[in-house]
Amino acid sequence: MSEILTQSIQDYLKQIYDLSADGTPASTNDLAARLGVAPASVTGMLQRLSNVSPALVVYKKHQGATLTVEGERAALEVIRHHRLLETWLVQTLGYTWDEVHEEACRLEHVISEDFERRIAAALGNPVRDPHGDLIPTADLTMPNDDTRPLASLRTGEAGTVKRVHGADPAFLRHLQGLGLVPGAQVHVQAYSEFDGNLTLQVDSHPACVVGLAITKQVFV
Amino acid sequence: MSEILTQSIQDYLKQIYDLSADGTPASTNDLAARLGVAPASVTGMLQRLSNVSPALVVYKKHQGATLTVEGERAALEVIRHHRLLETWLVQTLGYTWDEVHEEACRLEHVISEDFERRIAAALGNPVRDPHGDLIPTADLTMPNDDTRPLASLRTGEAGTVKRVHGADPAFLRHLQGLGLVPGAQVHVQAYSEFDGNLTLQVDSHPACVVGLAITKQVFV
DNA sequence: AAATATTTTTAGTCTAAGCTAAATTTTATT
DNA sequence: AATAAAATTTAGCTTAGACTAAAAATATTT
Repeated sequence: MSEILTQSIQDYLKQIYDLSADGTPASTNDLAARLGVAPASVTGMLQRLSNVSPALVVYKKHQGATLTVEGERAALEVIRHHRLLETWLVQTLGYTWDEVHEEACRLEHVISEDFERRIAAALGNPVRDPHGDLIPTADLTMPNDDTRPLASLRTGEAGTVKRVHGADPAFLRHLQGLGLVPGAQVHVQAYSEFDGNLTLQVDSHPACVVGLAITKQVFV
Repeated sequence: MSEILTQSIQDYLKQIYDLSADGTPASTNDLAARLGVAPASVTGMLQRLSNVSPALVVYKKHQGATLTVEGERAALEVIRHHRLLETWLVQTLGYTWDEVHEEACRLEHVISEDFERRIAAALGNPVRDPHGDLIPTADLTMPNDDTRPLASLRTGEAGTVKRVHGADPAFLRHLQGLGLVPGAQVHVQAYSEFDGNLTLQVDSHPACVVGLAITKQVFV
């Protein structure tokens, strides 16, 4: 009852990693929504994953799930695959950053460690993927991120876009239209204290006013 | 009950295609051996595949299976994926021809049509993969092969190696040692009528004597 | 042509992973 | 604190795809 990490299990672990990143356990409902399955299915899987040996998740009834050390390693492995693949699809096959997610989601489960090493080497062991997300290292540790949300900047402050959160292609294309992509230089020209809107000068683009829905997803 | 071609089904179709290429239906036992499953499992799957609509295989009890037009299309799609992937792994990631098979076997089921188009274009729409096998075209027809086995050549005849049959890495490395790889120029210096051995001059390699086990698998 | 061997199929089980509907527990609201 | 709402779990069912053991069909040998 060990070592066979099905595609489905890998997906659960990846989402639990993500949802519990803030320290709070991942809830059944949130997992169900992310995975596109019924809540009852999640309960069943969490019970299984906490009973295999070694356990992959820590689960107590009605209290959600977190990952064990083994579970986290497995999650980081998949995440490393995913982010390396995204980087590589963009760099070698001309995918755009809004197109890569789906493809990487399918490939991440089937590539060999050899394949992983080859693309990592070919890309020069990149630190971030096309969205700016940090790529877990080969020994499966997640580098720590010292970025902060654009929403936390105030008038006069500036920064370089490091990371954009979210996988929705339409959202990503919108950001691209504003120039808000990793690497962009951003100057805050005004802050509206009531709605939290920021007026931004992004590189040499025309100035734009963006709301919290965007500034909370962009990190500098 | 249509259109969901699982990985397992794709594997069955691929093997049926291969085993029935000579015109005779693929037998239950041969399929079981190729797929690494029990014969009873094959029977079950053949029944299913012949009952879905549209049917993917033609199956009569005790008489093996052949593909329907739909089944063949599906098989060619997977085979195209496989062979494009092999070509591409060799050309862009430095895999050697004896290493690519396994990786391609896993990737072939998950790549999108978009991915297929991109690598085909990046490779310049190749006609053969690294083993010389023909790659089905984008409209899913298999080009016809005008090669013949090296075993059919006689003293004084010559040819260019076009294709090598077989996926066993050790076998492929052996052939590579002899220079018998796609593109090699071969001259038959002698034919032994009793054992079928050929004495070959391969490019500028030292002459070698090879048996039928090899000359039947190499095509010129 | 009968006997044996091989191949294939049937019948019945198992596991992973999902589902729905109903029951329960926790959280939020009066 | 009682009730309503939301979240979660249980129970029982379904499907794909495997398995084994036994039965049946086909092929081979004497």
